[in-house]
Amino acid sequence: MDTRTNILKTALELYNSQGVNAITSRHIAAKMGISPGNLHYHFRQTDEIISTLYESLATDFDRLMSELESVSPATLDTLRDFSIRSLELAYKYRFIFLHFVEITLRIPSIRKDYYALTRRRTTEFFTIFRQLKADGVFRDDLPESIWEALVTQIFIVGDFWLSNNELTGRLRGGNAIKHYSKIIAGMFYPYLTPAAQLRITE
Amino acid sequence: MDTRTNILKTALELYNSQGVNAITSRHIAAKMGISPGNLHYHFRQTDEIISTLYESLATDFDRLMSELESVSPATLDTLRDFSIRSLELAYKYRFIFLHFVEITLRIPSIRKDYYALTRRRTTEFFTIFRQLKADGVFRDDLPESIWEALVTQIFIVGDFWLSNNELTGRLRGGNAIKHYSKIIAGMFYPYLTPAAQLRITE
DNA sequence: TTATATTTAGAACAAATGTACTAATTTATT
DNA sequence: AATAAATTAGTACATTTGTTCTAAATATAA
Repeated sequence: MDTRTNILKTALELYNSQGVNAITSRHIAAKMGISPGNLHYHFRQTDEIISTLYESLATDFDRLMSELESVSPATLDTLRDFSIRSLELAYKYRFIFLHFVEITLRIPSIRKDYYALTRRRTTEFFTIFRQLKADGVFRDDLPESIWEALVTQIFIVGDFWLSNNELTGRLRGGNAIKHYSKIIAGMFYPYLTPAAQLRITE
Repeated sequence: MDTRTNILKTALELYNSQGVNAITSRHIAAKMGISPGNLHYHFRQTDEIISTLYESLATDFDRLMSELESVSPATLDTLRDFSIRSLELAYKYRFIFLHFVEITLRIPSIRKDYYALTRRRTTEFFTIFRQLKADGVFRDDLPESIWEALVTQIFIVGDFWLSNNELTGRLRGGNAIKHYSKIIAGMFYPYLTPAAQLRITE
């Protein structure tokens, strides 16, 4: 593996396990057995490592969203599949979510990028909701503001389930993903029509 | 005001506005116009400042919970009132929520304390839910697992609405509280009985 | 007033950190 | 094989940070 890729891989491991503020460029170099000089030859500034990792996450997430958009018509299964894949992706880059505010304070461009991503996700969710309402999966007797609130909830839970896990249960890997998948599935349940609810519980 | 109190007040201001990692004991001392030596006479370790501020938050929150428990029978208004007060309290100590994972990595005892608090809050919520179901406010046709999921949702949104705000809208003060109060109110809406829903929208 | 305790300022230290610089070494190109 | 380009190691430097220490100043008590 080339050094640059190896730096990114090692940095991701260390950031994920010890947090973005506890790890310095020297730690990464030491873990790899290379010199600090070498590391800074590949990344002049340490922040570039974080930016690059964030870009990987954003790219992977964009791909996930494209897949979601391409499925037509979307079903509840599509949505569930998407949420599980999202959780898996977030887990892979979990240090970003665990230290999101920290990171955006350190690298403001990440905040701007994330904000743009959020806006795209919002319209995407509304499209899917509209379709699922038409298909009799989601209730259509709820005021519009309730759906808006739901989208914000989804973003908060989607971005901070890892932090919640860190503060409370501290589940790892598959266990964490399984647990929070259920939370998210449960989150949608009251928005389903009685028919769709039945289809799930049986 | 005595110096110790003043240190806490200044620290809270600085942490809230610039983040817990950007602010050092020297910044706090400089802002107050006192020497670093003086600051460290009152707080031998900088972390003690953070711990003390966390304890203030926990104490205030405990008081809020006691008030909630004392109201009997609890109504939907009780719940709404409680959530608004919670948001106000969180806003006052927002640096803790914006840097929660960071802080618990730095001061592990805070995580333990928070975990205990969460467990108490959980049982409290279930008590209230049970009562509101009996009173015909909350639906009683939802599986138990859905209510469990709701409690986790409440914790995640309650703890990280400030982070979400920081990443997206960046509303300040009353505007932020007003906005996220609505989100939380909307969060409960699908769990209400049709009768209770009507009572709200009219 | 005198003695004692508390509070404060300011200097000092060690450790850590980001990053730049230089020289050596390895790899690629001709 | 000779030359040029790239990668790498190791050192060095300025800054920052948490914390300690000492002495001065201030407040309190007798």
